[in-house]
Amino acid sequence: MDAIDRIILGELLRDGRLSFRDLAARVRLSPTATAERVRRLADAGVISGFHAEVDLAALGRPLKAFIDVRLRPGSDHAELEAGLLSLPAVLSGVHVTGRWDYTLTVACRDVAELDELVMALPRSYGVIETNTRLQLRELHGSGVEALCALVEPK
Amino acid sequence: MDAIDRIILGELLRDGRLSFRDLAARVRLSPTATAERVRRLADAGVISGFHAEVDLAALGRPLKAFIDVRLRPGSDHAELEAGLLSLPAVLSGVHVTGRWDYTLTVACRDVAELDELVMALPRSYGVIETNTRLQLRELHGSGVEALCALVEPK
DNA sequence: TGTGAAAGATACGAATA
DNA sequence: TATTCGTATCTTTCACA
Repeated sequence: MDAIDRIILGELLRDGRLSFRDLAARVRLSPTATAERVRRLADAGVISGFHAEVDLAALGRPLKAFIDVRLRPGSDHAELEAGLLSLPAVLSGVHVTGRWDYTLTVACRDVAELDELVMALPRSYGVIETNTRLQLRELHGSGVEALCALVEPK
Repeated sequence: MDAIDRIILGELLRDGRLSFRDLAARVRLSPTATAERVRRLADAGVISGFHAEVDLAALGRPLKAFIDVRLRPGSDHAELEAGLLSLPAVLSGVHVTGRWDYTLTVACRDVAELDELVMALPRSYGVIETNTRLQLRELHGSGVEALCALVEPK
């Protein structure tokens, strides 16, 4: 992966629908050569996909929170994981080290829905303890901008 | 936002580079009407952008972790936030409720880099306490799939 | 909000260096 | 890996329902 590939990555991180023509102009290659580089980056797994970014607040789910959970020892984790992720508000879950087994990221319509979710977890999903942290604010520059800084050549 | 818009959202979440022609076929509208709907969704802020997804491991940063931090009371948080996000390994940061002020998401080359980062925080960024959780595994179905389930009509 | 048609822009494949 | 070129496909604009 050379400097040109890094520029390409940065541009596609910012605008995933950029045409090969415009992208090519940015890196001073022909559109064909540029498309070929993007194809190679995808084949190599460096680019794992292109996605629309949706605003959860605009979808009626303005309340984001992180729920740390601990599961009952000896239970079937695979099955419980699937159950947790099948909950509508649950966006993602990661298995982490430390006092808690998983951290779930959730997006709720309001605190009532979050309350319901937090209370439902111990009842039906093998969860024996939870800790909920509300997201107050996302730091400016989180996400795409940080990734761009990581991939772009100096 | 009707059912057709929800289908469009789901498709663009899965493949952000889908052509309007193919997207139109999926929702049984003309490409023109489909493009107009996407434009409206973007104008309304429901779609906030399109981005490539990069594999951090393929970029040489296979170690993901969450670092909870507490800042020195009375310090200039705005400035410290900018400092934290300017660190190369830091992908994002959120201000959260509870015992910790922020949770940083970081991607490191190896544990040595993570160690260096965790030790550097108290020295230079107004951080007075940290708690690091390694990401062992992301649950299958985190991310796009969960979002699709949220937007797609039943 | 929707359609269809036509012009201009873009992507793709083949030949080649 | 890159370029150019020809052809196929796609996007966008416009007139109109």
